Amino acid sequence: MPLRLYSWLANVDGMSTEPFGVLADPARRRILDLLRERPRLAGELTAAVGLSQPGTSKHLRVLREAGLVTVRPEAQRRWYELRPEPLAEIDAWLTPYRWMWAGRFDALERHLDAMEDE
Amino acid sequence: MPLRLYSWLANVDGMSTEPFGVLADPARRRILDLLRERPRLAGELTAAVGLSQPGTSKHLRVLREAGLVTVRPEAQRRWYELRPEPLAEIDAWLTPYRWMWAGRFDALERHLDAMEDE
DNA sequence: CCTGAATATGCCCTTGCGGTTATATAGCTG
DNA sequence: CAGCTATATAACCGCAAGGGCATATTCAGG
Repeated sequence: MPLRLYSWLANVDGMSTEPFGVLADPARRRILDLLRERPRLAGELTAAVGLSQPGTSKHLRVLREAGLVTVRPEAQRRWYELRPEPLAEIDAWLTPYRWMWAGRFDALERHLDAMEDE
Repeated sequence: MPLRLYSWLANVDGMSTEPFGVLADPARRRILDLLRERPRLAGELTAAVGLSQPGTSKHLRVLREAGLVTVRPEAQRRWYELRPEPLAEIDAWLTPYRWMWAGRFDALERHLDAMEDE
C-alpha cells in the first residue's frame, strides 16, 4: 500500500485551523513576516526562526493547514510562499474595534482619574 | 497579614500577556464582542459564553491582565468595560499584509492553475 | 449577625502544544 | 546503486491552558 506522504494538497480547501490560534505563536508570525518579502526555502526559515529543523517543519505544517502558506516543491527543496487571504478573517474581526482606540478618552484613564477623586 | 485579594490594579501597566495569545480563545473573543456594545456584568458574560462561572471568571482575568478590559466594582457586582487599546498591536502587525488580499491573483490559484497545465 | 448573591481563587484533571531526537522519504550526484 | 542533502513524520516529553467543582471573599438586606 503506497502510503502517500507529502499530502499537502489534501486540505487545499483548508480553513481547518482557525487563524487566530495560528498567529498565537511568535515563531509562526515570524515566518509570515519573512515570507512577506519573498518566497523562501524551508531551510532559510529554519535558520531564521532558530528552532530545530523538525520544529520549524511543524510550524510550516500548521501554516499550510491554515491556508496561510503554499508550497512549491523544487527537487528536494520546498519553496514556501505567503498566502495572506486567511488574515482577512482577523482583519474583519478587528474592524468594528478599529475606530475605538483613535485618540479616545481611555477607559483606564477614566478609571484612574476617578480613583484620584477619592 | 491582610492578604489583599482582588488585586486587579496590580498590573495596570499590564501588557504582560500578549494580545495574540489572548485572542486565540473564542470565548474571550466572544466576551470582547459583547463588551463592544456596552459594559456588562460578569454574570451577564458568564451566561453569554456558556461556561461555568469560575471558567468565565478566569477568562476575564486573562483579559484584565492583557489590559483588554477594565473593571468597575459596584457592591458585589463587577462591571466589565472594553479597553481596545491593546488591539492596536494586532492591527499594526496586520497592516503590512492588508493590501495583499485585495483582489490579487492568489498564490493558491496560481498553484492550481499551474497544476492543470501538466 | 446570618443568609444569600455575585464573583474570584485554589485545586485537580485532561488535553494539546511546542520542542527535541531519531527516522523515513525523495531526489540529486558521483 | 551509494551516499548526501533537504525536508517531512514518528515517538516522546514537559508544561501550560482550559475546564470543572469546591471554597473563600465581599457586600446587601432582613
